Amino acid sequence: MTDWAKPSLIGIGEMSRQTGVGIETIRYFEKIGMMPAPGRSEGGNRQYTTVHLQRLFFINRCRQIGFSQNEIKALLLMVDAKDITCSEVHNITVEHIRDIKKKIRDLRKLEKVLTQMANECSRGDIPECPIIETLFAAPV
Amino acid sequence: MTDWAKPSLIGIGEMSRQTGVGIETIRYFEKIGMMPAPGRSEGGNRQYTTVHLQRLFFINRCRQIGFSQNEIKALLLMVDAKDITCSEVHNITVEHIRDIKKKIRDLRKLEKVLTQMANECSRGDIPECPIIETLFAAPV
DNA sequence: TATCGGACCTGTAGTAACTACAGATTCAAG
DNA sequence: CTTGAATCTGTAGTTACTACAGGTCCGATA
Repeated sequence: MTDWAKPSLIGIGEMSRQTGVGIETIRYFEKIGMMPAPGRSEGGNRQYTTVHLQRLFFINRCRQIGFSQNEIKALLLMVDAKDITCSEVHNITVEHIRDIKKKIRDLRKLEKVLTQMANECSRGDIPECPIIETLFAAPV
Repeated sequence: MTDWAKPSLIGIGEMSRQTGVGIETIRYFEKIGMMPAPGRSEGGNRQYTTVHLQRLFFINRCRQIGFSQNEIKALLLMVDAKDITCSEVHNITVEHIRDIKKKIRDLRKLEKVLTQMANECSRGDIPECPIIETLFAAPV
């Protein structure tokens, strides 16, 4: 058998280097069924193809965008089924945007409370601390 | 022994009702050393005092404000040691504010990317989805 | 006083989304 | 053929809880 006939195979380390996803994490994605199990060498090492690489890029991109594993799985199912209806993808995305907006709102509220607390503080070496006092007070 | 001499004791259910912290969570706080172990009844049920109640309020308030367990422990150490120097508390708070600001920045960036993605989408029932295509593209 | 339902007990396992080992095996270069 | 780097499997740890399972206790009623 000649070498030039084989598709070029990619080791897990190279996958990691190219995508920036840790080796352990790649194996973890396989375990939870997000990445398909690749072929193996005679000794048992994973041998990926460019298809796997594409998928890992996709997954990683989804992660960066903050999709949860469940959301990513839903997107992958559609990709795999080649039954991508744009409106479904759109729904997932819009819902995700809503979540993010809520998180931002909550965090801003927090920031306000904390900043107020910090501003009331004299920063001195005294044992009376308005921050602690605030924390002992009733909930927001 | 007469009843009116005893301090009023609080069961774990009442603690939970008053603070809104779940019973399992209260026991968990005890396990990780955040709440001191209370006295027990003859049968072994936990009996709290108002001191415990205060502390649980404090912890819960810190949680709502988004302090991590480590941060809460640090604050409690200072409270316990009665060695509260305002500047230390101030530091913890300011650092927390910085974290929150960063989170808000990151989320806003995400929101922008996602909104752009969603806007490019026709919502149709077609198999070509610009969102999926974007996800297959290079990272941010 | 017996009983009955709800409150409470301990201890373990599960959640999300990985990360970090330990200890063995395989690969590739010299 | 040797050696060191890369990979392998499998388990445990992370954060901050939550959810059981299978018991025991408490307090009010009959």
